[in-house]
Amino acid sequence: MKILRVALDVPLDTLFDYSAGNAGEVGIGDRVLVSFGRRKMVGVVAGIADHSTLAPERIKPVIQVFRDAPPLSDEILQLLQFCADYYHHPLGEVILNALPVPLRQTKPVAPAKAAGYRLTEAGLAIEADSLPSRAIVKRKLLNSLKQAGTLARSDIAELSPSAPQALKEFLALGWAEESDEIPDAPQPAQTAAGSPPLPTLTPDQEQAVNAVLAKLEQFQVWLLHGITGSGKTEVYLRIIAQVLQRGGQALVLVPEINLTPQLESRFRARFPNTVMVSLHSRLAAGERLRNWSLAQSGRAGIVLGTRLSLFTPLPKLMLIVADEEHDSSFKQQDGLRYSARDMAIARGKQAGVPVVLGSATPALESWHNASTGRYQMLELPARAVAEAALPTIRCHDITRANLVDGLSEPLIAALRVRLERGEQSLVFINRRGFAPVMRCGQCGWISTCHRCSSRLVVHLREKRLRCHHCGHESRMPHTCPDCGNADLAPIGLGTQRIEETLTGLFPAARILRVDRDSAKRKHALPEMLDRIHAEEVDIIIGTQLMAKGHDFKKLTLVGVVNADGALYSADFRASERLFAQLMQVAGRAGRDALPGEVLIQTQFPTHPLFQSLMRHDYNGFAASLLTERKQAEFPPFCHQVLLRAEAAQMETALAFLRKAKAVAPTRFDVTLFDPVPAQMARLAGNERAHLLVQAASRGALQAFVADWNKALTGLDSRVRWALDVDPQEF
DNA sequence: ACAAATCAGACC
DNA sequence: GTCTGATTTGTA
Repeated sequence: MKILRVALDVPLDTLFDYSAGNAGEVGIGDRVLVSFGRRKMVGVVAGIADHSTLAPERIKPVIQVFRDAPPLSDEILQLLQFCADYYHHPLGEVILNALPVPLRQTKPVAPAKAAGYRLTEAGLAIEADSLPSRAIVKRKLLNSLKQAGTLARSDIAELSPSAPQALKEFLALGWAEESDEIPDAPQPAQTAAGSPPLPTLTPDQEQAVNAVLAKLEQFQVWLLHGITGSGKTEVYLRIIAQVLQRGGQALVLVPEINLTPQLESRFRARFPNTVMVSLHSRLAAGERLRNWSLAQSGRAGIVLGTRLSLFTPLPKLMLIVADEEHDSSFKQQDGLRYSARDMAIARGKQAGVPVVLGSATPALESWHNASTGRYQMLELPARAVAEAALPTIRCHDITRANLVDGLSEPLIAALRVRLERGEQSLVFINRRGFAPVMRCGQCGWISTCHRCSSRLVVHLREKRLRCHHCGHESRMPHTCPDCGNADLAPIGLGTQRIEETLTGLFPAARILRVDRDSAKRKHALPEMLDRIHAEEVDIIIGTQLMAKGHDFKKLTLVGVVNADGALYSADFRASERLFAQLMQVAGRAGRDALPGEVLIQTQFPTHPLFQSLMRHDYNGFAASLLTERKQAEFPPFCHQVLLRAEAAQMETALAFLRKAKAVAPTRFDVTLFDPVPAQMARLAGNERAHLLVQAASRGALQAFVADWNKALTGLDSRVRWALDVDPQEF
């Protein structure tokens, strides 16, 4: 009998045996509907065997084999298997989570709608004038179809909100039919004359492009280390052009969806003949499925997406790019805690294709790998625009300075100069809200979240206190909840407060605050960016939303208001991240011909981090960090796994971890530390603790965790726990 | 004596 | 993870 080994979305590290029943042909990678317990679930056939270890009467037949989409390829299943093994996560969850939501549901998806529609003979014979004069939309639709031949569904929807309804009637009448001609096919005239000339490559860019192209058909990780404004994207574009010419597919990973629209339009402009799709979590389920299917069928030449797009089936994959590879959003922080950058490398190796990691401030791990020769380093040490020099970076000691609501005199003076010259400034502060905390001057009470070990941030305009970790909100109290005194004051700086201060200082200036609050509304962020590009803004107050990727020609000053928090943090990666962030934000200044200046307010101007930053010396800073890490035997000189535990009581979590340590297999080459409360010990009402495991050898650590994982199941049902391989946050 | 809370184990 | 049946614990 033929046994199907089915992967299901359950937290169990096993496959489930089903018989093929009368379902007909079934193969590996097919989606099947099965009954599991008393419910029905969608599974994926991960293996086929001719017998099962189970008694035959316990094996149920599959209910249905889905034929609505092609099966998952062996390649993608292998990648998912590798991922499940590496992160010690159940295979079924990994596979099912890689599918677009409609493919996880127990109903087959509707057959893919045609790319567009055209008129039939009958439809072409209809005169628009013969329609009732009130039928404006139908007339418009008829004429548009006559004119265009084939119209994409999105174009039809744009004609009028009721155009899709009119189309349905046309289809029913036999006037219109589905058409698979690519409706966005370029007009020949456009491609011949319309495309602008390619920018000339700098010698460094050319060298980078040629190096990758010379080894295009083999696995190799390239670290494209290019300073801000050095033209990394142009390097990607040139390599992708070759990939497309050879009929291949390119996967481009970016950290955040905020950055995709800009990159997307740049790619589209360069490759107007190529089907390009984006994939990220904000896409509607239907569109995500459509884009995923275009990738799976090989029709999409470019897939541009966030970390989740890493698992897209790409039959003709020829290149993977991970832009801003150091960015922490490549690491998923819940469920399957995978790093899309690391899995991209695994995928590149599996597919035998190059992987290009791009960054101005590579992750220390990547830089180390390039230094030791595992990766190939490609350096872009100069800005691509010839006249654009790197910005001057200065630190201003604020230990004894006179601050106007947190702003020093040199910064205010520098802002005034830009206003006079009609140039733009960015004031960078990585804290939204008015002030990070509210304090009672009488008894010292401070506003804390009752569900998290965090402070409630003052949002003055909304008159509310908010927890930025769990989302809890409360009204701003008029009197102290502890002592009843009315002497409450917001302490510290946030974007709203800086905005208020600057409005007071420069009443004539056009000031724009860009943070998650002001960008919450749909399309708000692109609209604000447009305004900055159109030079309708003089001073931008921005959080890290503003730090990355933007290219504003008139922006010549970046002021960093308060960056000291991360300097002496308990997290060993805090300074690496701060350096990257400051380098990124500094890179916003002086990208065109106008020289840029960066002013950092700090209490520690002599700190080595700032010294390296002022010299734009990533390599020097990375080298000194590496020396520290080597001495402390931290990553990349060791490998880590974190066992995270969460319970209602801290003691429950800690007790579980102590038990976990006790049941751990003993190995001389693996070190277990003591359980400790997490840095954010309380989050959304849960107490969190963890236990760190370290080893010099990745293989030893993997073998240890595989055994340990089994021993951990069922230790304490009150505790939610998870293994985090290569943890980034503690 | 009964119900609620907790636990262990299966789920194919 | 969800579900089930068994066992323990709580309460009148």
